[in-house]
Amino acid sequence: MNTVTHQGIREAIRARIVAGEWALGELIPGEVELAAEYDCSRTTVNRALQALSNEGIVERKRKGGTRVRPLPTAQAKLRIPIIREQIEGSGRDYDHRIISRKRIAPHVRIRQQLGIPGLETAAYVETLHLADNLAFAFERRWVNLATVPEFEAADLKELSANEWLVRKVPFSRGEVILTASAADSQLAEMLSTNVGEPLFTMTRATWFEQRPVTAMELFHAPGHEMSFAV
Amino acid sequence: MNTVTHQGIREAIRARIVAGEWALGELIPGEVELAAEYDCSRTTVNRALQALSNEGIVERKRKGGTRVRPLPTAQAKLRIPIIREQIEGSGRDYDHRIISRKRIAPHVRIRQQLGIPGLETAAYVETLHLADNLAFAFERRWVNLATVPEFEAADLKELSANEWLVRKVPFSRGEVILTASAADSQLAEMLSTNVGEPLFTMTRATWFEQRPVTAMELFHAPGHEMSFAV
DNA sequence: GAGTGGTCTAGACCACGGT
DNA sequence: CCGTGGTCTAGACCACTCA
Repeated sequence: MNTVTHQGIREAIRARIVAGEWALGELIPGEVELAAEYDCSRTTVNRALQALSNEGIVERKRKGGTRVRPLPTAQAKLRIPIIREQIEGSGRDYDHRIISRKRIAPHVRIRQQLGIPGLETAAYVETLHLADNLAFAFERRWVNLATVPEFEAADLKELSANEWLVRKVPFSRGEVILTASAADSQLAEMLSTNVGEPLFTMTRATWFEQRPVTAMELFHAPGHEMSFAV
Repeated sequence: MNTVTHQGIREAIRARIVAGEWALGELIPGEVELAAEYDCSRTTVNRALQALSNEGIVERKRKGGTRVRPLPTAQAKLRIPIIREQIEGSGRDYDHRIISRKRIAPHVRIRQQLGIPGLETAAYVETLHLADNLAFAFERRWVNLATVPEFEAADLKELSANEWLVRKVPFSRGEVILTASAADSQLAEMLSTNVGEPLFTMTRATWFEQRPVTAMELFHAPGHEMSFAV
């Protein structure tokens, strides 16, 4: 294999930036120059610089050249796994219980987020997710039956609503909101804690090609953390 | 310009996957075949498929071919902006107040996260961040003076500790933890709320080349949300 | 062993955007 | 205008991994 790889060049240039060879906002050499320096083709340098641009380390402009970003923004790829995988991935046993299942219209906030103007038929499911038989998170979910009518007949004992939907509508796009909320009486009971306790909360709305699919509120047990590297 | 671009092919293949042309986990045609189909070079198809692989839409293995991911994981690029930019970006005025500035050792939890074994000299700063003169977030920060001795003399009136450090150590790597915590008496006073109120909290530890730089806890005012698209 | 993805190269043309 | 990045191509070799 060639000893000069785009990854190698990318890391070499990153190291030079980190070392402070160029100041914040300063222009770095052009692709042809770097290609000569590393004795490789311009294509390879181009790939390396595009990767750094994606990471937000440098900014590139035609004719303007490539410069170190003036104020780098910390960023990370955040993965939102299926709850079962998240729990099993940490070596615990996953289980879930359907607490309630009805047909009621979503409340205003949910309708707004989903972009549903009036009252559409929606299935409502409450699920308690367990890790090693301890409460892990409580989920309130609305499913738009106009988009996914089959959901009404779905067996949620084996597959949670979450997983059922992922298999049914795998590539839906969504919006996620993270916040902290206080436990109401139902949440306190479900998560074995006290009313008012701070809960790390994730709200998600998903669409499949403009059509609302589902919205959910996921309340994690007290002390839950979400961590990632930047 | 050529009408066949790697982006175009990427979106075309994505559309075929979303449309369900291949089942979850199923093998899709090889690069040569797709190149013939789209009448372009294999290099171009390769780029398109690598992008989809990065997104987690497909999985690729040498000899094994490319297949649709069995259970796609929702993922998003999460950007953690400088607080001032975050506030100004939403059209509000940013300001900050230094509430306290001392030299005290970080508490155990912070030392563990930073990987500092004993008690190292650290500067401690409390900052209240304001948006349109309303409390936005309260920050408790430790700065390792062994790594950044200049911090002790830094003027934090113009530049917040956050921003000062970003300029001084621009490309540090870090670990971020998101959680919900209850307001203690100081937080309640600072954020004009009640003790016990749920606060969306971000903890960050950053290093520059193995050396601990800083750790901070950022408590957002009640109701704060962090949203992003998936 | 053989098929598939991973990558490099050299050359080419184009698009954007300062001068 | 013209320099810089963005992209495509055709061919080549390599590395991994399944059969």
